[in-house]
Amino acid sequence: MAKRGYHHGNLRQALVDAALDLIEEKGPTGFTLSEAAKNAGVTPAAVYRHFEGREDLIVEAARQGHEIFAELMEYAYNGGKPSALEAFEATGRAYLAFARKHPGHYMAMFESGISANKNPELTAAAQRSSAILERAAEALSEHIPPDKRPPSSMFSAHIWAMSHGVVELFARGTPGSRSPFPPEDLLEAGIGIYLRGLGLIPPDK
Amino acid sequence: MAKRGYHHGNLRQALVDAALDLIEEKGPTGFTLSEAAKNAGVTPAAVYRHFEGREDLIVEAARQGHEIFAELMEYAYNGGKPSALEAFEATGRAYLAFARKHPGHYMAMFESGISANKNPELTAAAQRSSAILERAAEALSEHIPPDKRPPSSMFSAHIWAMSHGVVELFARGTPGSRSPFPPEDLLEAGIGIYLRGLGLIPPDK
DNA sequence: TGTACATCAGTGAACGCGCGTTCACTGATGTAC
DNA sequence: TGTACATCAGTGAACGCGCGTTCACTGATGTAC
Repeated sequence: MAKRGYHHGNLRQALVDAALDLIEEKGPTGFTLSEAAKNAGVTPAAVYRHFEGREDLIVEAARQGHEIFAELMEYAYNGGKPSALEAFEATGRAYLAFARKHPGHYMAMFESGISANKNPELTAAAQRSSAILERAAEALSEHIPPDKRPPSSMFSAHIWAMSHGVVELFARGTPGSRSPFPPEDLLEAGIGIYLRGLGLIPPDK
Repeated sequence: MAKRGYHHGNLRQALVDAALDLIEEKGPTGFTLSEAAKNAGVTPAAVYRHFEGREDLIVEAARQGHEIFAELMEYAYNGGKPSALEAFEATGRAYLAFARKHPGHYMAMFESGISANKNPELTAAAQRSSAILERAAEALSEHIPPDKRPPSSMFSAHIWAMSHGVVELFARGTPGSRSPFPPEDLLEAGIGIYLRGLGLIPPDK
């Protein structure tokens, strides 16, 4: 329940929301401060009451994305229940679900070319979300014999990379690129094969 | 040996090269027709003697990228020699090598938001390069018992996705994102684990 | 070989546009008394 | 409750800018005779 503003009533968030819609529609670079302001029913100059400028608005959109993302991942991980393996798989699914459900956020986070270390709050939010996947990987890695255990940060990097690749190449409405499979199935199968390669799933299905 | 132009001497290619440099430097959307013209030592209007406009220039850059990419993949695949497995792994490495060596092309191809099906020549070039990875996957898939063999187009999609994800997340000079491992090692390890999951590599290293 | 002509790659000026940003302002809202 | 005042979110006009694109042109190059 944010306190109502003098005229608009929480313009700050309305601008972020408008920006997210535009980013989803036109990509992070097609996004325009002026248009976001217009869509929020406000003059471009009004934006400067709440943000330093165009980039700052994108940064805030990305930051909120990381918050939501972290929450979703945390929820999917569920403290490693019912098993490290299942929790890990759930985070993979959560990744894709997030990209699907919050395309504007996703684009602001991963496709806008923001320098993540420019804004400390953004950095913190990004680290928080990636930490969850790393924790899941670490818990999982304990089920592998230590002598043949690759570093756990490598798992999370692999899963992150495959998830991101699936999103970018097959889950996006890029015109002309037809997905051979539903992205969810594709990712789930890929992660399954990968975990089998780690010896975490019995070779026989 | 292109015939020399009247004044400039193969301005068309010079413009493509300038565009590639700019795309590499500033991203596909930071790229500007006017600046590309300037860097080629020519007036912006001259561009219209060779291209329909800004987008057409990007499309040509992407098309050339797909040609190079296809050649590289073809070379790496090497007709499936010495083995289907090794040839497949080589194409994975070639993917990353291409992204590293030709970042401008890579960005034009995969990050410019071009509608691939707008230009038939671009579509053809893109299909040619992706066909090679699919062929490699198909050859590999014959080494898996048919009853537990997933569709081969799924392999190539998985490898493609992981490769792309590694490039985007860990091989790019995105400021602030530190790569935990050399991208080459990361990808090679990931593909190795994946192929082990398919039963194509013995579980014991 | 020399001359007249045709071609057409690149010029330079101009255009309309929307952008991000600034600034002095205004007037609705909240507050003190 | 009513009045005077302070606050400050949003306005509207203006700016300089570089963009993509157009157009009539020019002058170097190639070609026919």
